[in-house]
Amino acid sequence: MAALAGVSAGTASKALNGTGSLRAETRERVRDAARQLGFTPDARGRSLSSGRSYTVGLVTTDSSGRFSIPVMTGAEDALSAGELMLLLCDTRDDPLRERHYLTTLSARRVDGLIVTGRRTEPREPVRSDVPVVYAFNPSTDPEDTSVVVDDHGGAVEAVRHLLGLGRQRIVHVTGPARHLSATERAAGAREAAGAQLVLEPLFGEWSERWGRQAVELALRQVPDLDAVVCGSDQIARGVCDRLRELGRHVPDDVAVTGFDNWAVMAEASRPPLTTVDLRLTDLGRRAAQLLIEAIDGRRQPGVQRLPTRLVLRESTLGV
Amino acid sequence: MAALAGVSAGTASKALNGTGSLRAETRERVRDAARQLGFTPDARGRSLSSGRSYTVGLVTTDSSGRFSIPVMTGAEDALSAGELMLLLCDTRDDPLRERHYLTTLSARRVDGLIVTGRRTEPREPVRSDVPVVYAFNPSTDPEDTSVVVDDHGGAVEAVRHLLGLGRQRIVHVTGPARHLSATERAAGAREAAGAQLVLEPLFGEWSERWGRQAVELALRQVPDLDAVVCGSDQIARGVCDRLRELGRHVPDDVAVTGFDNWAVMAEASRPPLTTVDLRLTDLGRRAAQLLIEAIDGRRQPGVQRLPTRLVLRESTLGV
DNA sequence: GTTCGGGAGGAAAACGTATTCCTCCCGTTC
DNA sequence: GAACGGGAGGAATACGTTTTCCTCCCGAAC
Repeated sequence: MAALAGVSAGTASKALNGTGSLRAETRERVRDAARQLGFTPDARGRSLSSGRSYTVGLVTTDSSGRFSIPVMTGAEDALSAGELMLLLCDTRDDPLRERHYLTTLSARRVDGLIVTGRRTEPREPVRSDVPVVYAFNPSTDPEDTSVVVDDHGGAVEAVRHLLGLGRQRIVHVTGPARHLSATERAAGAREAAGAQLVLEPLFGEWSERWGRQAVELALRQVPDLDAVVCGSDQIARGVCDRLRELGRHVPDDVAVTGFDNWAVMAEASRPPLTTVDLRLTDLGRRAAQLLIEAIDGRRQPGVQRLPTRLVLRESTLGV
Repeated sequence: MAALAGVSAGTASKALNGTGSLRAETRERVRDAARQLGFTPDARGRSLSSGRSYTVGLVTTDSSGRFSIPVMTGAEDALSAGELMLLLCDTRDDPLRERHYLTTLSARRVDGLIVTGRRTEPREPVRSDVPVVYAFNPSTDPEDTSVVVDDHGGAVEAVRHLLGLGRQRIVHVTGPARHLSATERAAGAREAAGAQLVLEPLFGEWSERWGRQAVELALRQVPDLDAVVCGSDQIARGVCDRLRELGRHVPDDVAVTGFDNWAVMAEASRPPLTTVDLRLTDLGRRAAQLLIEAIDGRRQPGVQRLPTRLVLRESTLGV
């Protein structure tokens, strides 16, 4: 490349980067040659010389998970703005695969790591000599940088909305008690509803079927309940379906809220669901920003809890 | 690193790679030093020297799309077996962003590219001086390597299944006629059903709502229809719901098939859907294999059509 | 004792960039 | 006319591998 412009490699570098002191004419000549050859400076050489790879590893336990994906795209979005690229690593929740990926990423001298998963339970930190940000599932070490969803706050938000609508006999239906996200949402609901929560939270599974079953359970004990706060959109959808089948109108008789704002569920539900948006894309974006700052030497340890956002639809508002 | 073992860089390389001729004792000494230092050879140097980066770019128009994701994870899976890693690029369907990503990937000297999207319409080829494989959406240039889903064959498979069950009055409900996947599925259904297709295919949208509407439309013209072949699981789910609401039993009165085998839809439907699995993960895996072969100099031009697989569930089989 | 062979490991070049330092030349000034 | 200053661009080095070629040394053989 440098040869074509009749110039040394060092000079070519200066010309293309606008550094050093060169005549304008030389600079142009080099640029012309580069354009003509379709020359793009080799990032590997640059990386070797600069010490930075402008690459970060994305380690996920499940890259096809519903939660990991928005996080990934958010991260990709924020990183691409900074000319960084993402190396994708799907560990499939296998510690061996994870170890293997970590050494591979280290061999590639990534500038940092984003670690994410499909559950909100804190995870054991990864050993890494570059900055790490945990997204969605925090690290067990509070000195690490983590950014997570505010499950508790989201449930509070949903319940307050229902209370604001005058609902007084509220039931909470959610996923398995062994899932942290379920217990945190339940705690938030209980705290915000107080005496208005007329039944202990119903733990089950994250399915429409459970939503349908739970409605029957709940109505048996509280025939005049007027609101159901659900731990997921799928559950809420099941709840709506069964309520309709039993002749109760949503939202006039019973208001229903979902959780996750999973478009395909929340919008296809009859009626469409008022639900708690987890803002996962923002979460991924935030994780990437924190990582960039950490790479630049401005680390921010601790767990950041991203506020949720309540999306209002007909399941609480009428038509 | 080499210094610690009291050995030259070249010798260290030979020791760690098991090449050259070294005494066993020396080899061990170097390996010990490496282990002790936690030393991992720098992939950038290796890449510069070998001419290969062991990296491929994944260019997708929509990394959060329901179709792109399984393709991505399949590709990641197949590539990681070959020690290759994926650089993620989400163009958001913006040609400018795509161009930018292509030059960035070229600067990183990726060994190849996988191009994917969220629609099956052929797309304009990308300019690249490394091998490219198109997954899901083929290139318009038949000389390129593409691997796509067999929408036509999938519909044939679904219809044959229904014919095998003795159904004789079949209706096809699918997405917008401007979507190639809709027209190809419709063509397959028409071809396989012949005179058993008692109504022109109903084109609409990919939604449950359209499924519900279409059932009413169809029943008005063919009150005794006994099977509905749907262009998507969402449509099929809507179809099932409305049939039930109208008092028709699925599958005893009307058998219903979906398309896509989108687990969350197909399994949550009442009843669960017999549906055409597109095998997108296999498609991604296949794309990666073709790319690896192309990188190794064994290019296979042309469009490969991956066969679909019919998944049987209660919407055609009874309980 | 000399030569040959072969094994062990170092030296050097190559991959491509960025940066520092050096040289050379030209113009200006005294 | 000589000296100084500064601008332009080349040379060298560093980043970290891999690979080829060389050298050196030791043992064996004649």
